[in-house]
Amino acid sequence: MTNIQNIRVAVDAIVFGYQNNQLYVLLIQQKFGTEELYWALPGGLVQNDEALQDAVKRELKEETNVTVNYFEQLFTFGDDIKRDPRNRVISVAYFALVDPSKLTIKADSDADHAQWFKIKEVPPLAFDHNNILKKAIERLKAKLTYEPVGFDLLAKEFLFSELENLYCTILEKEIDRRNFRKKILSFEIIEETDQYAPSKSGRPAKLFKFNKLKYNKLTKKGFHFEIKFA
Amino acid sequence: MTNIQNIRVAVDAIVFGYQNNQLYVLLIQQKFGTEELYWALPGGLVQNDEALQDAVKRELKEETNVTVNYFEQLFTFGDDIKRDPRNRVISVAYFALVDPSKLTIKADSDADHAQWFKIKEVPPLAFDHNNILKKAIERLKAKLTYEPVGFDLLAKEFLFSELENLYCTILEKEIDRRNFRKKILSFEIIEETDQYAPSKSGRPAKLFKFNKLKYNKLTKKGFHFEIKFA
DNA sequence: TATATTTGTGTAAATCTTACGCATTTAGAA
DNA sequence: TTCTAAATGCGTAAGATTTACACAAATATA
Repeated sequence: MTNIQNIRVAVDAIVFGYQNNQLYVLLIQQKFGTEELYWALPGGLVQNDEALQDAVKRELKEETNVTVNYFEQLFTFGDDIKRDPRNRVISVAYFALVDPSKLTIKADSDADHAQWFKIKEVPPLAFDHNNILKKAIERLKAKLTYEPVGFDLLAKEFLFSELENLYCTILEKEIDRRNFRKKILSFEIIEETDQYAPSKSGRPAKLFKFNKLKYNKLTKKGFHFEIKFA
Repeated sequence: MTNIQNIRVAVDAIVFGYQNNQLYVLLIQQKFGTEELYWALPGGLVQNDEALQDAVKRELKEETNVTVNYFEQLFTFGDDIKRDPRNRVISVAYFALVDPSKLTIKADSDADHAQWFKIKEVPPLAFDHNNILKKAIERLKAKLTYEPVGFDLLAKEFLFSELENLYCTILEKEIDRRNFRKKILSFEIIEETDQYAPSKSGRPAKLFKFNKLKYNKLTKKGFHFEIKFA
């Protein structure tokens, strides 16, 4: 009855990026078993005196040289006892959104094996990582509609069309450009800058930026961000 | 560097019930340390060959003699290294909703120490369990607004006024009775029965029941349950 | 028989969403 | 230089939803 527990605790990171109308996820190449090479989510075992949050940040930094401030806990995968065929391992998955400046990986001893993949071109991953990724995408889609997380995936200053395309691409839906703009502007959480973006063709577009402070204030007053689509 | 990992994995159950316009949570009395007695959430260590889901169900059954079919994963608590002062323990918390028939605890050797508490009268709990409970309540509130989970807390056949009071009580908001009824009925996921409830005073009320099958069908077609309040 | 109490239904005004049209500003082709 | 294509920015009318209320119906009890 008083069997000693022998379960390992791991963390995995799903880090999303966005560029050129494409959603990306950060993967690492991992040796699994003797010879087979698999792509996998960054992650690893938690240390005894380490908060789960800190463990993800550390592993991500070690394996990809990418630093992320905010991770949100996604889900803990531990129902499948053989999800890692070597040992019983449960994994607490975290996801993060990074802006385009982080999409080029800085050279590093370990980071050589890290790479950004277009979400539609993700190969079969190690363990149950395809499954974890799927859940993360679902969460991202949901969050886009009820929290202003799209801005986390864009540069500080962005075009309205970029924001609009981000929603279209990730949610895989058509959006009426004019109604979308009106809706977002009505929230009064983004501001015009006096900058214009260099345009390849067509009328030059204003750059906007997200006012997080104002968003937080409004939220305290009961404001709720929400974008719905037909 | 290759330190052996020494982290225990536990599960905790937050089980909610509802009766007489009151939200209840199921707690157990737990010996902690040498003499102090604390109330705590049901739960315990996961076995080596046991799915997390199965672990919660088992612990709940063992400690309270309550059986629950569906648990939803709430959150994994593992950032505070000293949340259990004896060992490093991370806990995967699950929550469940039960109907009023389960609110009377069946006598059992271990279940003697189990008890339903009104949510407003929960004492200081062991470990970080007050914190876990807080998070569970937040989730319940959120879910009430975007999924038809209220019905899980009511008997199979219920009065409209019961449903309405459930929303008022748990969300701590006022609702316009007539608009609420209209809104819920417009979803076409609940049905009149030909039963009437015994009334103490006033016009007798029809009993309704939730048509889960129809809800599932509608959901597949893109229907989305949602109740908002001014 | 009158009163208190709770249920059941309706409707008008206000707000929000949806579906569009069109002028504006630029780059590049003719 | 002028014309065209491409993208931005703004507006408006019709439709749908939400909100705020009022009143009739059915019962138990005094």
